[in-house]
Amino acid sequence: MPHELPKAYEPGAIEKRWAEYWVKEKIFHVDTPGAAGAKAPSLGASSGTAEAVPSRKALQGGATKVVPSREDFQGGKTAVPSQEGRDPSVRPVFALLLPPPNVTGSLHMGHMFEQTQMDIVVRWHRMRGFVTLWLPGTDHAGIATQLMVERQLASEGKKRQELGREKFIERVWEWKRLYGGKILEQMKRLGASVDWDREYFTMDENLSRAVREVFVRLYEEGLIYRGKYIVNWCPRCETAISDLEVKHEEVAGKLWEIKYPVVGTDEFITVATTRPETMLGDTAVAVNEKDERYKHLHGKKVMLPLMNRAIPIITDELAQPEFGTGAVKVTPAHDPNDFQAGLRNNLPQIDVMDEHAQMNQNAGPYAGMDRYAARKRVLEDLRLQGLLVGEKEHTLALGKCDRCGTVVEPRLSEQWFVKIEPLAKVAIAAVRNGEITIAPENYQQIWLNWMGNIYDWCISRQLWWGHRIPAWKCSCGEVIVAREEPKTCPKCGGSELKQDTDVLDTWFSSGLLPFTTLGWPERTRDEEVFYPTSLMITGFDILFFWVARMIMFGCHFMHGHKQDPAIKEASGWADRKDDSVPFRKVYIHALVRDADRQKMSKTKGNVVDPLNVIEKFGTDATRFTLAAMAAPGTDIAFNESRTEGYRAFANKIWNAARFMFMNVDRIEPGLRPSYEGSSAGVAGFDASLLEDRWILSRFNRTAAEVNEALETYRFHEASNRIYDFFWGEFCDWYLELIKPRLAESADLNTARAACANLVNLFDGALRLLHPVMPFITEEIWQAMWAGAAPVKSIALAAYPRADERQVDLAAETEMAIVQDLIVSVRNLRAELKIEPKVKVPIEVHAGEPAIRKLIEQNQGAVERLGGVEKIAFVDGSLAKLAGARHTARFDVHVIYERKIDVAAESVRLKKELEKIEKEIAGGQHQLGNEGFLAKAPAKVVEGLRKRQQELAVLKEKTESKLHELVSS
RNA sequence: GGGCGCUUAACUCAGCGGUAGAGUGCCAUCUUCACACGGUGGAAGUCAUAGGUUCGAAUCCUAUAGCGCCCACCA
Repeated sequence: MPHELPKAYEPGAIEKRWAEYWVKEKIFHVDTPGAAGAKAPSLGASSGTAEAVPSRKALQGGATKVVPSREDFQGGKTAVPSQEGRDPSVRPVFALLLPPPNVTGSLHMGHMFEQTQMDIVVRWHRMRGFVTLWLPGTDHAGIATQLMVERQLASEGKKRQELGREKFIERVWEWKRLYGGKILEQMKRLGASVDWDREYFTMDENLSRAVREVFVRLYEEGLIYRGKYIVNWCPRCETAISDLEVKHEEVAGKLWEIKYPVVGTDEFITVATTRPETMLGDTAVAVNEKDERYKHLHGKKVMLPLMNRAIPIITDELAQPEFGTGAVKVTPAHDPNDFQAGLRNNLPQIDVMDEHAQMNQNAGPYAGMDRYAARKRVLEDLRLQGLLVGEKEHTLALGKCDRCGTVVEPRLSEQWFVKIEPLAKVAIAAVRNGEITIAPENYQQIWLNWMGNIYDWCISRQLWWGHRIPAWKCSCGEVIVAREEPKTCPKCGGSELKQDTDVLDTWFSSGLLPFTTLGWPERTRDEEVFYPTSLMITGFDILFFWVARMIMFGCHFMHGHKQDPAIKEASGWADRKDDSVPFRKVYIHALVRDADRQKMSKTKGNVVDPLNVIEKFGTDATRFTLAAMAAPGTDIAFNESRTEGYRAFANKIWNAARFMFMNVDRIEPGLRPSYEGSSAGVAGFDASLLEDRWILSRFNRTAAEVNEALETYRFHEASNRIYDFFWGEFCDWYLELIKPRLAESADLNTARAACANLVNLFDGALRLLHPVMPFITEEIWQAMWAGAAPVKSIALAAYPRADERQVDLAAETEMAIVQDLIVSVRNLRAELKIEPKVKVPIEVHAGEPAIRKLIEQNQGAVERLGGVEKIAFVDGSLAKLAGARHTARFDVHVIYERKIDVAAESVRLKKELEKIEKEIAGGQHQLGNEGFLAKAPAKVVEGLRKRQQELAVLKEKTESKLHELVSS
């Protein structure tokens, strides 16, 4: 059946079709190797072709050295672990956990960027024969989701309190059922190759059970405790939040100075504060012990203005003589520093605010006022009493709630905490010892620094949506922490037990995902096979929120875990000792910003919706853009114009395919690729002609470079290499070169052979490109196979690897000469302003007989691609002739009666001459430098000398041309 | 207050010790039977600034300036 393809690539329908196909056919589903009931290697089995999937044989490369090493090309180790002497039934495993998007979320560019990188890595591994698991799921996202539903209620004029806890939670579940799957649906459109059969939600019953198990164990180990401390309190969300959830913002504020009268004297002591309303809860004034100014006041008391309460003057390190007046008001219930000072000095804690940040009854006359109203009144009242003695401008870092932006209030409250130090210690060791590697490298140090300075983690949230804390309080006061609801109190036997109303921080449960998603606390085959996961790809923004917690929990709860040794070894982790870590490697990707480098955010309104971009240019082009810009370390500013360029690339691929099909349909309609599942080189390719030897060699070296780049997450390099190969070499040169062989006038056998080469090379190129552009490659690949593909999807075909035997450096050198000749002729034609249709005769002076032979052999190509009528070989140098060009290997002269704009041409020549002279001067300077001759590598010196010789000829030639031009 | 990153062609970015690169845009030219989302050719950069190290610096070091991030319980 002839292939009829539209002239321009139309991604929309094609991408949608394959996205659905992949899901429906479960292309990305993976059975756990060795699990009861698991179909053995399902991939190959499904097609009935044993070698359909990259096999062990393909991976090990047989007797010959197949994968080029760094010396061969540009360096590095090969990616696939060596399989020598190993059980051939054991395939390497690659497991990756998708950072679960919030159920409330919809896909933004950051997701797409992250998922594109993950998908490239995952598809690459899968194609290289790894048992590949990419595990998807969504996060219940406590605060975010609750907020969302609260807003929905608000629009109906309701409050969650009116509904009550149970009804509200039901409502959230309903919301989740309706909208929660949106982001996963969008992921399908991106082609994310996750195992949809394993999708989870963090509030699933099994995961919730695991959360309770973890909580109880940590409690029993003394690593979870309950206490009354200062926490960050969001008065809008009415919950405690962790330090990480507070975002600081520099604000121009004020520093007020207030006089407190010293009891029994007529002296005053002046304190400074940015939050005057908290003075209502002061329980002391602190001065530094060494501060001479206040020595005489030690042991005295001050009368707290407005409240008329006598409070002591204490000495404490809290007060630093250099700052302000050197005296500090101490409010243990409303400031973390003061809280600590309060504990040191046994001060009472007077809480003057409620959960809404309104003043409570402890605030006396100010009770019932909002904190800012109270502030205003306090200042007014102080001013009236003449006690407000200063008001200074002061910039301060105001803490705001990450979720809702409300100013956070430090608040004394009873919360649950995780004692972090013992967990952090182990996690730090795991990274220090290289059990987990963090890339790019500089993040490792950042992470370690941060881990060395963390505080205990407040894990309770006063929310309704989330994992409820498994603690119950008896009327007798006993607190029971248990996996399941206790019936009676073990202390008093009473049955009036009330469960703690708080829920856990969302990150508490997501920190467990690397093992809970694999079945923990049950001991499962999944866990044996896939834990530790191989890699974690995520953004810097959740390095501490999430990555740190996963490492701490993983190391703690999976302590002593052993990965199946055979699988571990086959997967290339034999050198790692510790199998408790949640992942072996962490790769921190850059952040996507808008075209102006601003962080994308809804409030700024600069969010680029990836689905719009996809709609315009196609998923493949969008993915390629992201991959091509994903240089490790630097943030990327997303720019649509790049995507436009890559849409053109997709179109180019499309049209190259049309060209191929056009020829196949005419010459040999039943032709299929020869590929049978081997990953090395190109199968069924007859490389006897120069262009064939050349493109085959280029393909293999490109494959080597791409693999190399992917190994170190240099996605931009990998995609650019493929781009250059496909467009710059395959399309621009190879296709042009083989056209005569495919022409209708050509010999049928020649045409058939050329067709076979084309098909086989194209097949390899598609496989090479597939991880970056999965849709267009699938479409063309399936069309090439016309239903007879050895596997169900190109995603299951083998990823190309360099075959050393197909690398032909001589062909590359020779081809470069031919190309140089053709380009030279084109240049000269342009200079001489020769009409494109006019064929011209040329003269060539070859430096050596071999060069002449080479050109003779490729005469047809030169004539066709250079617009040449006839080539005449001459003995003498042609360098000095007008309309000629000199190179290291040959001189070429285009014979044509010039019609040149003398003025313009002389300007051009002068400019060229200037450039040459400048380079000569530079070179001579270097060559005249003894230090250079002595210290620079011989290769560099030699190269420079050679270049100087060439330049000299070039200069002479240009000068004579210029002379001739002026004199004529 | 600490820490980090960026500054290369008009634009967006690679390169990170040995002759300045790509894509887009621009100019000229071509509708040649894969592709005008194309072909061919071309113009375009004191690689932020100032010092230093080196035979040699866009690349390493030190300052400076601009931009941007992250961390931080000095009232």
